[in-house]
Amino acid sequence: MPELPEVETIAQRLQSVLPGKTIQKIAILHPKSFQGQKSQLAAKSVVDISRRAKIITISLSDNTALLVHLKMTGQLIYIDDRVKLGGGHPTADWTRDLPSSHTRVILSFEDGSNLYFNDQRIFGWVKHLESDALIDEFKNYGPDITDSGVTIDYYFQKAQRRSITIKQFLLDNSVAAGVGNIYACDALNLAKIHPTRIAQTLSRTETERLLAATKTVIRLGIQHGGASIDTYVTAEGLTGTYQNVRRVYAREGQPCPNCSAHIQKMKIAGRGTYVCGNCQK
DNA sequence: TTAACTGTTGATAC
DNA sequence: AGTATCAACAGTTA
Repeated sequence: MPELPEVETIAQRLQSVLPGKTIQKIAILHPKSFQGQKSQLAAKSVVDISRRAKIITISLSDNTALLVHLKMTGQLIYIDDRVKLGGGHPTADWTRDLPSSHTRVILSFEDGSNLYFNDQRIFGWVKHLESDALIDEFKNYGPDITDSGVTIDYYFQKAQRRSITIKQFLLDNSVAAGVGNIYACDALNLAKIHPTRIAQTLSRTETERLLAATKTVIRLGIQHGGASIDTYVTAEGLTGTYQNVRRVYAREGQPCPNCSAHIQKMKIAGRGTYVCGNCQK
């Protein structure tokens, strides 16, 4: 489940390898995974890679851009076979099997390297957009949760108007973008706040604690290269390590990192939610 | 075998 | 406007 830390990890890696490369062709293996005209991409070169919310933007030399959303099961894996010939590159062995049955789009560069977009469930997408269409793409997002603009004043004011649970509020990307189910559950545990609390009932102090906790777990996720709990891998095809330090997500029955009580699983708005009923109030 | 479940986000209905 | 529900899917689990 790629959230901000997972997408950021991939974007940082791509930024270190893709700029300057020229696209040779794009192969569409599944039509629903790509929006745009594939014929318009050849000979364009990559200028820059960035991440906003959970979307990766690959800016091209003609001022257009490729946008990628991984949704739940998307992967973006970059393979440069020439490096293997030199020996010792740590690309995981299974990436040799690409394209796989889940590969939906392949972006090939003139130097022979390839970027594979894999997506088991076909919810994710790659879009080729003109520059003026980019603004529209991001209009429904609040600032990234990591942005300094997400202050306690901003966050508390937003929460005060909402009658949804605090868990749903955390997941609302129009308030602050980038938080998904894993980091929402972990942030609530770190802040010792119960996910079923109604957003507007949290005190300013509690809201401040939760906001700080959310920024902390998101930062920790980035430091660990993301959470490989389900299908997520880095752009090198490797697993992240946040799953090894996660607090409650998918740890039903195991001890709470705060108080050692058993972690419980419940449903909030149809989403699996992990909580310690002992210390989260 | 079949049904439920998994999670992101835009569309839809209220 | 804010909230709730559903659809888009394929693969895994019950």
